[in-house]
Amino acid sequence: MTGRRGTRVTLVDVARLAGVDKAIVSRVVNEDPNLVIRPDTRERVVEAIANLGYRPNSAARSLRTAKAGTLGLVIPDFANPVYAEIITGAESAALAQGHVLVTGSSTGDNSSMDRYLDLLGQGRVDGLMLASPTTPREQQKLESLNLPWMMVNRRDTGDHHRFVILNDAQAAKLAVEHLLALGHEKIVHVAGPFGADTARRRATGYRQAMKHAGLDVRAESIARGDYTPGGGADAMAELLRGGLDVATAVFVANVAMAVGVLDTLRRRGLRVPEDVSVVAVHDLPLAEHLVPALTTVRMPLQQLGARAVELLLASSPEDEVAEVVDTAIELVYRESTAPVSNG
Amino acid sequence: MTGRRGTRVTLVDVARLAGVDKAIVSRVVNEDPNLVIRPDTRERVVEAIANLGYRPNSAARSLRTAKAGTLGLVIPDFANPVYAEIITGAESAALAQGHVLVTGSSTGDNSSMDRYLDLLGQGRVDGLMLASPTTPREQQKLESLNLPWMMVNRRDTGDHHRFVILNDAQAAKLAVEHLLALGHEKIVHVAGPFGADTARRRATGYRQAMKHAGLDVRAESIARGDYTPGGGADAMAELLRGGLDVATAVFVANVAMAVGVLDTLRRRGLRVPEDVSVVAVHDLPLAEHLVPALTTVRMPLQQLGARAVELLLASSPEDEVAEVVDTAIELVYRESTAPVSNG
DNA sequence: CAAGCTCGTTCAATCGTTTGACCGACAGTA
DNA sequence: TACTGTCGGTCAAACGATTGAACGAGCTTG
Repeated sequence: MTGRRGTRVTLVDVARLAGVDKAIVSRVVNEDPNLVIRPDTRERVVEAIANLGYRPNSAARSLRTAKAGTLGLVIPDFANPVYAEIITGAESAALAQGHVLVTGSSTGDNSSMDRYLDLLGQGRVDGLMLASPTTPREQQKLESLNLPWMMVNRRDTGDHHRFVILNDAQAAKLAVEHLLALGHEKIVHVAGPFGADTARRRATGYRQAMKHAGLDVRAESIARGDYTPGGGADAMAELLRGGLDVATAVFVANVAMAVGVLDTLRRRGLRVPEDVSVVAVHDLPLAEHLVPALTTVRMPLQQLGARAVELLLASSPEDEVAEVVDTAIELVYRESTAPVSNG
Repeated sequence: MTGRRGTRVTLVDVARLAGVDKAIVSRVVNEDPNLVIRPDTRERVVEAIANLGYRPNSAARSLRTAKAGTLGLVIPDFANPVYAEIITGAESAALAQGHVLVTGSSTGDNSSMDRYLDLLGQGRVDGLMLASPTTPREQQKLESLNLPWMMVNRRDTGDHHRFVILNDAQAAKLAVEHLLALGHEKIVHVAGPFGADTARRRATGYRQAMKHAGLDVRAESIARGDYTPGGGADAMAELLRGGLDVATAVFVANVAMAVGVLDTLRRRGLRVPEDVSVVAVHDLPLAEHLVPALTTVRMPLQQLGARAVELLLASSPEDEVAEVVDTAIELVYRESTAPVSNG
């Protein structure tokens, strides 16, 4: 009950109070299955632990077992809600397996990724998940840490295949099919940056879905943005220059760019959804508060994070890991899409 | 250069290769100021470290020094951009002091806070920052961990004063003064929940600023929401019932509620800013993409996080810490506020 | 030349747990 | 009686780094 402040309580203290060897205490604490012990002895130990408020010292434990009980996750930016979702999923999966999640951002100076690799590469984590872009040099360093690691939501990995991604092509397909079902045929695409493989997969999915519907995709039907509102606005402007007047719907690669797309359309006097329908990937809280509320494709980002943790904990550094999560990808129909107008 | 995969490199390995005792290596690694060593010896050691790719084992180090090199931060929700900012600030401050930040969310089941206190209370962190609401029982548990800890952005602490908060009253004052300068006099307030002390401080600031301007605040001029868009929408509806027709401006306690406020106003056919001006606290990225772009008061959330880390590292568990961060609080004038109309 | 000092380095205890090896007591068996 | 097994524990060696103390060699000083 007391838990004496100011003094660290150790195994020996507990052992002394219970009148047994510290080995017993350790085995009781860890619920060692092949420990044979008399019920009353166990009782004494348990009581002593409670009385002293004993908590195992994790440093000592880590030292002995060579396990940290910790996983690392590196993301580009905490302010990006996409990563917030991934973190949330990863955190609860980690917790469920008795691990603590350390999340770091590699924002700003590009040295901070390095910094993290240094700080984390000292037995501080049992595995590492990377949702940030990584240079080949960083991947090399990563290899030298002798840790299980994997990419999350990207697969630009070197020799090994170690990644979990979402089925972006499927998401694109759902979006395009939604537009098709509404009668649209002139559908253009605001794609993400070349560098991001999520963007490439979504663009591919768009092409495939269009092709499958017997519609052709010209080069001018796709404009590239950088996944930010500004980039989306510019890309939309580019599409308009190219003659969007014949297009009635836009498939946008993410919600952030959709914000810019809506802006550009409004500025040009085009009404959404009366004149143009807009659908984007990722169902973030933001989407439903835009004007008009954005139709989106919900992506299982939390599951992505959770799955990354599970795979990481189940694999050794040499294993190849490649998985595509595609459960629960679905269209969320809001106000920004509508049947094609007969104008 | 090589860094032999598969084998842990320890101090002894380095010492052997350099032909010195491991004590020397340790002192070189830690840049022990009172180490006297011949330049060539040091050279040999440094080389050996590089050749073997040695990295100190953090568990062993922690065990010996009784320092984890880690700080904990518990927030309610990763998806809330307010906390994203706090994390970002805290992270970089922690990194600057050679510490790793472990951020956990206490979302969902209310047992997860407990879970974290258990996991972190084993010498895993050197200090703890709490941005989540905590029950008295949790605070008690916290005390028993014998760790430096503090509340961030809230001050509902028990006996001790251990918190860093922002100058919310000042923020409210800026917002109200902005409205006053635009000629508004009938200014109402959508406040946050009673439970949140940030909400109380903002409400107080609103009252004071009004009083100072010689304007009176009636009970019907304030409605309470729960810091979410839905809550904001309801609160705004309540104010309208109370007869907003005579009010020309709304001061909203946070951006999330402002989203709902804008919604309600639009639904009632009130134009912003022509009929009603709206200003909210917190300058989140979202604000500038709303329609109309929201006028806000920028709060130094990153500095709040950074300051929390600094104070935490500089204090012992018994110290009282109470600080109000009020640098860089400023008004960001966008489209949702305008001079009062003469209608 | 003995005593003392400085320089450069080595020794060894310690942090708190985990875990394989070992051991005494007692019961059952031949 | 001697032997073999279980039961219930104890012992002690790691894990890898830190750090105060000790130590030998060489130099200075009186």
